[in-house]
Amino acid sequence: MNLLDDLRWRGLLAQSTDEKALAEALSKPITLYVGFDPTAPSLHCGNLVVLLVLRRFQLAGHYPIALVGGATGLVGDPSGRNEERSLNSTEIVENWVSRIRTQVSAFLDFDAPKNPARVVNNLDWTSPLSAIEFLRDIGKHFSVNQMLAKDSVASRLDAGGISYTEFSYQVLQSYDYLELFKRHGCTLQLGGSDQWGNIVAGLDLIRRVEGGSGHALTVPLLTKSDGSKFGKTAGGSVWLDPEMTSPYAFFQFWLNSEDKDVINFLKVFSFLSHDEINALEKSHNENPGLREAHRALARELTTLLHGAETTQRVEAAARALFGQGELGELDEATLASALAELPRATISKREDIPTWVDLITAAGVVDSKSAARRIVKEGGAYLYNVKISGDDFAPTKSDFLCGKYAVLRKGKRDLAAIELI
RNA sequence: GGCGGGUUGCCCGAGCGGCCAAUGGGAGGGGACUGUAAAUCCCCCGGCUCUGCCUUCGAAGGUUCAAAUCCUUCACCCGCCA
Repeated sequence: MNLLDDLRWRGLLAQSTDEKALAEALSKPITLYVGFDPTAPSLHCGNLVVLLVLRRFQLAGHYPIALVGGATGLVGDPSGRNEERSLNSTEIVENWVSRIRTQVSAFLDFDAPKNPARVVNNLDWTSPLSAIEFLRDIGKHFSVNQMLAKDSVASRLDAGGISYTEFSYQVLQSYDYLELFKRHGCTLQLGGSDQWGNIVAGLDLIRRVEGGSGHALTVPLLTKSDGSKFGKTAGGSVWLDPEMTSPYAFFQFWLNSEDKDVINFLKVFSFLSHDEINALEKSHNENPGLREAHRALARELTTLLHGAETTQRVEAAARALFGQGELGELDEATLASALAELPRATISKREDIPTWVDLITAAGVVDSKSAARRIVKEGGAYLYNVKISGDDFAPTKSDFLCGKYAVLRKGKRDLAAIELI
């Protein structure tokens, strides 16, 4: 099965320019790129969809380029937004660029003997450009009529307006594609389906300036079965950065996918074969309670992002914390590694042990003491698996396993570790 | 530049001098039922040293015993006109 057929099977094809021509082009290795704008300190799991498609292309023998938008991130993409972005300072964007560069790199192979990956920053070719050059050499090729017709712009005009800055975004992105076409012979740009307009604008520019041609391919916007936005949890987005979303939380995010979504997610996010996914689908339908598909999904993605060792730790932690096993029976090393993944608070041995409310707040599981008190009042506060009551409840020294660790729980699955030092 | 409309808690959106920490919806949280699902039902949802106190209704001043609500100035957004 060829790459395009595989992508279609996984539901990863939204739009493409002449598909026959693209399939033909893909019979030989080509160079392709995807752009990521630094709009946050980290990519989130939604960005993973297209990033993993880029990886699929590399695995199929093509040359992948990941572009980090040091320039476009300073301007702001109007696509898919109904209001103007607030601009970030250059220092912030620079910092985010370097962090995202590292993240993206983890999914690509730079040492592949035949088709090594590349990471580029569009600031490299955009910043030397003068305003006059920009207007004369690039701007001249754009028709405002066409720019206005772009979905991203038209919808913003309806929704109240768009600044000249964001209006110009498509020109910058087009210029990127042109630049990569010239520098690296890049002939395919991938993106989310909201990027279609920007991508084809780039193709136009390549044709006008170079008389060349390239391809565009977009990936559908991932939706959940209930129509809600993918990738958000109570705590906000699920980030790739382990500082922002712990490996434990990352694993739990996938494990807690809804039944209706899990097979679809396996197709989109995993590199399992069709047979393996079909087998998981069968077992899932026969016994959803076992959640084999969920586990496979969580395991594969956590391994891909954080490595096999971390994944094992995280899984062991989940087993110990949720499972039937008694925490008290674990040896200190196992216990410590299980708890390593949890949000935590440390307290001094010398002082009195604070209340459950204070501890859970200190661990950052709730936003305020009021919220913590509310949890207690509502009966969602636990020490280990025992429900506690009363605002003034505090664990005692004997509640600490190995004289060191205690586990607090908020609701069904929010855990915190308390360490006595 | 002129005239008019707007800026309310995470989001949408009521309130238009006291009964306002502020109606309603969404999101979110806890409980029950389960499989660390979904659906459903009940409850909660600014903060704190919590029978009370403190800080919020774009910002800063002012009027008043009392202001999200009235006045002044400023900032930003939208519309119409130039």
